[in-house]
Order: sequence, then C-alpha cells, then structure tokens
Amino acid sequence: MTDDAASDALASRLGYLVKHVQLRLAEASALALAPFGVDGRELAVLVVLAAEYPLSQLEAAGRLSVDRTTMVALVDALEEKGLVERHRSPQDRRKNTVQLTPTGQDTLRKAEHAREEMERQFLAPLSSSDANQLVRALQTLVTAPQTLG
Amino acid sequence: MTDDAASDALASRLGYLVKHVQLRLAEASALALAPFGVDGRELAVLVVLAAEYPLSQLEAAGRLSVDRTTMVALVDALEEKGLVERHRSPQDRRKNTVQLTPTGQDTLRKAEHAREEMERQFLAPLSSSDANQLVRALQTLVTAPQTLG
DNA sequence: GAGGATCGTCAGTGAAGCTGACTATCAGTT
DNA sequence: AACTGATAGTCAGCTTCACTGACGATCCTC
Repeated sequence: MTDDAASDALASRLGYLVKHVQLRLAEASALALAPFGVDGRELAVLVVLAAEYPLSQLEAAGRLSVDRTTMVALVDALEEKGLVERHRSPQDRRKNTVQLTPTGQDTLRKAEHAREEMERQFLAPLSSSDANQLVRALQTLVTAPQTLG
Repeated sequence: MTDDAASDALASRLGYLVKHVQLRLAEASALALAPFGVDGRELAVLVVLAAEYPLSQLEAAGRLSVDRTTMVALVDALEEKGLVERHRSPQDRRKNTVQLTPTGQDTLRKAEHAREEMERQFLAPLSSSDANQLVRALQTLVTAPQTLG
C-alpha cells in the first residue's frame, strides 16, 4: 500500500526512468564488451572513425557530442591498445587524423556484434514492435530542437 | 552522405540514445527546478519522504536505489535548506526518521508541478500515445529482471 | 551480557566531464 | 613578409557523482 504509493510516485517520473534505464544499459554494456577490452564510449569512437575517413579528433568529438579534451583521453586509450593510430594531417598540420588499425577494425566488428546481441537481450522484455517504437521515440527526442526556458 | 553514415551508425545505438536523452532531460530538469532551489535528485527524495512516513534514511535510499552514503549528503543538503528534519527514531535509535517541514511540503508541491510541466514540454515532440507508450516501455525495462551474462 | 548485525557518518577513491591556459598551426590583411 | 585572429590538440586542475572501507552507536539473539 504505502510501497505502491512510493512506487507510483517514482514510476511515472521520466528522470527516474531514463536514469535507471541508462544505469542498467551501462551495466549490460560493460559486461558484453569486457571481452574485447573496450567500453561503450571507446566503441562509439571506433564506430564514427570507421564510418567516415579521415576524421580529425575534433570532428570525431563533434559526431559524439563530447568535448575535445575528452576525445584526447579516448584516443589516448585506444592508441595504447593498438586500435587506432594518430597521424598529423598533411593538409592541416594542426589536425590529427585518427584511423583504425587492422586490430581496431577487427575489434570493432566483433564488439559491435556483441553490442547488438546485448541490445537485443536488453529489449527482450518488449515486443519487437514496442522495441522499435521505443527506439524511434528516443531518436525523436534526441533530434528534436531544444526548447529551453 | 558521409555525415549520414555516421549518424546512422550512432542513431540506432541504444546507449547513445539513452545517454543523450538523459543529458537533455537533466538539462531541462535543472532549468525547471532552479527557481525552487532543489535539483532532480533532491526532489525525488522529497517525493518518497512525502509518500511514506516515517521513513529512515536507509529506507529512503532503498526506494531510490541509491547508496546510503549518498543519502547522507542528500539529506544534509535538504536539511540545510530547511526542507526536511532529521529525528532520531524512538523505536530504533540507530535510525533517523526524516520528515518534511512545512516549507519542504510547499517546495515539493510547487517543484512537482514545475517538473510535470517540464516533462510535458520534453515529450511534446511525440504524439500523446507515443509518449505514453515510451513511458510504459521504460517502466518495463526498469522493472524487468536483470538478465546478466 | 556477549557477539554479531544494522544504521548513520565520514574520509578517501575513482570515473567522467568540464574550464582555462599553452603551443603549434592556419588564414586573411596589410 | 609580418601581423592578427582563429583553430586543433594537449595538459593541469576542478567539479560532480557515487562508491568502498572504516568507525561509533545501537539493536537483537542467545
């Protein structure tokens, strides 16, 4: 009874729901990606680097909406693992072009496969049409113009 | 073209979507709650305390799935603002019962109203049936048993 | 009343992300 | 060609958040 009152009070709160979905997803992601030695953020970097070439660190940061100083640490980690290589751009020597090594491409392929399987399991409690609609709704919210104030 | 490739590669990633929805929501929430001097986490504490009384710090922490050491800091902040009061429980003197002050109840009422309006605006890009279904899907995912491994 | 568990508290730790400052480089102007 | 302003990468330092481990106070069971 009182439990229900508290549950109800939280269960409809968007902030609570999104935060906890995120926590659960992060946990499942860490577990699924652990065998490949990368985390979700690093894998996302590999994805954007593979999708477009060549990409500077700043451009990659822009694709992921992360700070350029954050990207430095991400590329550092990936480089130490031998998954990417930095090269000074000949066209603009301020920029680093970052490209995947063969190992990086291999890791990307396997880790992406594991991520897809993890997401499938994560969405398993939903019907496939509900799952699709969830993804579409999230895309809409992320893409929608910010209406602040 | 290449932009689309990168967008596509990210747009369907659940981790990316949920994380960025969470970031946007946190931003909107901070803006909406700023006038009341509380943040989303503090408001959630007020909600569970108002829904059930009396609640110890540990019980409140359990309702929100936060650590008890985190709850200490949250109650500290709320107490400093005069929104809650700690009282040693007479039944079990290890426990603090935490109750809302009149100011706390007033703040809760107003801030909850603002939060609801913020969520309405946040979900405005979706049809109302899509919004309802999104909330239901998130509830399902949060409630579903963890299938780790 | 002795031993083990529970609650609140605090100090320290780690991850994530930011700001600000610095260097190197580029582009446009004169 | 030199000067100016902007840009890319890097680094140090800071903030926030949440955790672990330890501690004292209190409770419960035997």
